[in-house]
Amino acid sequence: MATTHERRRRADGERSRQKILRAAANLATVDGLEGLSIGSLADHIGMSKSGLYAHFRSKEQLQLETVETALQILNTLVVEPAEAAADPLERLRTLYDSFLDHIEARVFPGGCFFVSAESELGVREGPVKDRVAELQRAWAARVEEFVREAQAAGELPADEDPAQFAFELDAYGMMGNVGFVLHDDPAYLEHARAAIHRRLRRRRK
Amino acid sequence: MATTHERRRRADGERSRQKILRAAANLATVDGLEGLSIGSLADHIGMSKSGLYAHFRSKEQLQLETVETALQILNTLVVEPAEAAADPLERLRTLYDSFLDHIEARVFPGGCFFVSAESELGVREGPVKDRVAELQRAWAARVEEFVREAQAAGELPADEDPAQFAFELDAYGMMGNVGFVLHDDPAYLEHARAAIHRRLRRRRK
DNA sequence: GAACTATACGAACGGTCGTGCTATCTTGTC
DNA sequence: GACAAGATAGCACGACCGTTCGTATAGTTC
Repeated sequence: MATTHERRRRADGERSRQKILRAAANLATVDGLEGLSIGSLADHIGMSKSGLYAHFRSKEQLQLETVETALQILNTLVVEPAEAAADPLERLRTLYDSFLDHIEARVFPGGCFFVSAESELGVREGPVKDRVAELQRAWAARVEEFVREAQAAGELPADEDPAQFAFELDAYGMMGNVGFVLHDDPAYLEHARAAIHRRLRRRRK
Repeated sequence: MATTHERRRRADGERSRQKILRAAANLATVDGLEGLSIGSLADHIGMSKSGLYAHFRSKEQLQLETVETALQILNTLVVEPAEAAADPLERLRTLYDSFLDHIEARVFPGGCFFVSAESELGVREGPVKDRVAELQRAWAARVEEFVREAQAAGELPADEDPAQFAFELDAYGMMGNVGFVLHDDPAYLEHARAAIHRRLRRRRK
């Protein structure tokens, strides 16, 4: 049977992998996933280029694993707290509050990893772009589902189109992120919070 | 006196410059302003690398002139039609309609030039980033001014904060752009149009 | 047509890119 | 404590990067 022979990893190797990928996720929000270079990444964490490279089969593989690392961070910091919330509307509030908080806290130096990646890869081709696009769709679908649940619970107006509503919430978050990073000014995040909270007021209709 | 000796240009040189800068603006929305390479740009328009380079003192100079070229295109296609509109509210509608139209028409292959540039340069330093940030501020200030005028004319609710209102309009435009480019799906532009037109309804309060 | 010079080219510079190969450490297993 | 294998470093490769140079061509002015 052609089971792909997975080599087992040593503890120190796993530690290095994590360090590499975490640094890669950070640098990617500054220089882009494509602009990320193996050499500068190696310098940045004090490893040799070849030593670092040995962990991955190619730069594309590094990029793919970097995306997964960033996803994991987003899930831990933003999605999981939201899913722990009691009712549907509170889930939405927590989701975007956590999102904007993790930007303000500069978890990634260049703002939301996925906003950076989406803008950069928008018109490119290949598995990295495909994965990023897939994750964006999944995020939007989750928000839309939350909206639907909040409507079912009578917490949001039933006459709002959930996809449209989700689009607008995401728009506030993205604009807040880009403005904050570009001008280094939290006022943009405040605008985003204000817009989101206004839309997420309980049952106005 | 240390007047910088400005060389006068020949007609064919000016034609080449325009061709270079227009192509550069296009490529920059795909590969980014930094990812733009002199060599591939030269190939793309059938010139030699050195011949192309002779038009600019440095890559940074090329980037700066590329930004100005893109600005001129945006002004012609989006801003000027809006300023020709009769009343303030119509100015806003025309501004964003033209904006979304120029994205859908793929005037730039990677969507709005400035959304790309803002995302890419957000956390960088240097004159190119400074110029892009300045232009973003100017755009937002213009929108805010249009909102104020529409309020003064009684066409928009007077209790809306103009800066907040402008932020939200821009958010819809940006999200529409990124979604459209990433998924190659006009539905995102439709969401943006719907959101903008809903906010730009005449005098609801 | 002559003189001038903007324009364009080919070649080459030092550097960095992603990617291999090989040797030398280091860790975990028996 | 020997041994297999993973982890890391050193070195080299071809390609491309931005940039500079010398030189040939072609538009402009007299």
